Amino acid sequence: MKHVALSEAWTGVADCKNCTIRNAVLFAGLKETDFDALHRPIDQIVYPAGAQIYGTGDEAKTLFTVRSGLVKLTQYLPDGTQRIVRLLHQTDLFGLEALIEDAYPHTATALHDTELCRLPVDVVRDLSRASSGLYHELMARWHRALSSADRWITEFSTGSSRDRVVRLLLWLSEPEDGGRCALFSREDLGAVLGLTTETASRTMAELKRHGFISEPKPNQIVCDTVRLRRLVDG
Amino acid sequence: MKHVALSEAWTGVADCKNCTIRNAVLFAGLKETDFDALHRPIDQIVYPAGAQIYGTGDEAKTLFTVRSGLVKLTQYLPDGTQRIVRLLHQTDLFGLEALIEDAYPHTATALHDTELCRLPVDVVRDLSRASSGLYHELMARWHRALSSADRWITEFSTGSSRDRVVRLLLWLSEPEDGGRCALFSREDLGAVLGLTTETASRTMAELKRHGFISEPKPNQIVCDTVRLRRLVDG
DNA sequence: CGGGACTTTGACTATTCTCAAATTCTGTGG
DNA sequence: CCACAGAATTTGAGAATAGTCAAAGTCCCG
Repeated sequence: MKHVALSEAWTGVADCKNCTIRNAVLFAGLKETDFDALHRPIDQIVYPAGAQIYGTGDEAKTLFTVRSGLVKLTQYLPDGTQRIVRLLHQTDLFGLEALIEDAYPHTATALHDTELCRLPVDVVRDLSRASSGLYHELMARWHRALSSADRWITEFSTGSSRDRVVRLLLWLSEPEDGGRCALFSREDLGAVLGLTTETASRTMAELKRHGFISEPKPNQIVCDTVRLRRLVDG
Repeated sequence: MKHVALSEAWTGVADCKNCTIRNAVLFAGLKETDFDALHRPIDQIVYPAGAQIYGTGDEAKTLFTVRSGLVKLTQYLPDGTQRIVRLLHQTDLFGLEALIEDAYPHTATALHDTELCRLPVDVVRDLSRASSGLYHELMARWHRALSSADRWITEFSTGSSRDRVVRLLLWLSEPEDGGRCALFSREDLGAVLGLTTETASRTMAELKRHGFISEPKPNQIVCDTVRLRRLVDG
């Protein structure tokens, strides 16, 4: 993987009240008055594809919400093998570990150009003392994170390479663009699915040959979702 | 798998104040007065090995704490393939989904004879309104559950069958009994690791042949943890 | 003692990995 | 706009690994 400088671009203090994805994000349940109590700023920030957002062991003082783009969380085995353990996209919250622990347990990296909101963890703690609706929302986030972990195991770590790739493509296409989805490198594709880069590449080639998918531009995939689903639902 | 009748044995109302594992369980942070506010009963209950605790889609009204034994959470793919997505043992809390959802997303089954405490979910909700220490404890549970999901993916779903088996054996031996651990069926071993029963069996045989483990009684494993660790840490 | 459920083993097949070499893509500087 | 270098992807061939199907062998209980 080509090295990308750790770079970020601050794009201003977030205007949460008028956030376009607000009804899906963490503060969805907050009343106007609660917002006014937010004296600490929530930043918006942009990471280019490939940039590291935080590393394993970094001090955890911030929660992140994905406004756009795609983020991977990576974990390492002692022998250096790395495995992507989660993918986050729009409205997903990550770094929740900051609520509990001092250091992040993952390395977080932008896979596509990515816009994030940064919430200082103590802002959330302050709010929590007052608003118990936020607690419920937070709990729901934990729950969602855990559900995707389960799905990750059953769908992306089980079965043949073909089934795994197909399930991932279907998952990436879920946001409904008529089967269109933006993929990332074959290397990351392999790391998501526990396969080698070569197997990931071969499997994609095979799917193309049979007309299940096409790739008009590199990493722009168009899926025949109906036929793909038949492949794995059987 | 031999069919085990859905059976359970109620063993009385739990005496939480004097619980032997209390300092590790959910209510660790609660004050005496909070306990007195618990008017709804917390049951203790025993499940024999093989018994189902709840099934996918069952109405979720109860949280469970494991007092002893071992529990598996299973999830199914559309084609009927099943995958164990988590193992729970002493002090682990499961069924937290009940706080958020109406139905359980997993099937929970006892792998060994298992003692559980049942907490009605509304008891927890009532307490939460009063005590925000409980919220923190709950959050910590979510966090722990998610960390084990991550570990599951990196350690139990990655690498060769031998590495996966070894990592699981080391994990089971962690409670420190000089490398002793109680295993479950080869079928479940395979389902934990995403391997077939035969591969699980062959891998165990291989480890025995090389003297890394021995099995004095069926499913009672003694591990040479030092040498096993060398196998996977390299 | 017998039968059912698990486990082990064997032989064969299929899949995936490894290592290596070609090919394509991308961004930069001339 | 083109040439080129570095990176990523694709493809190939052979080796290693895991899966499949079938047949013993064990264990456990009644």
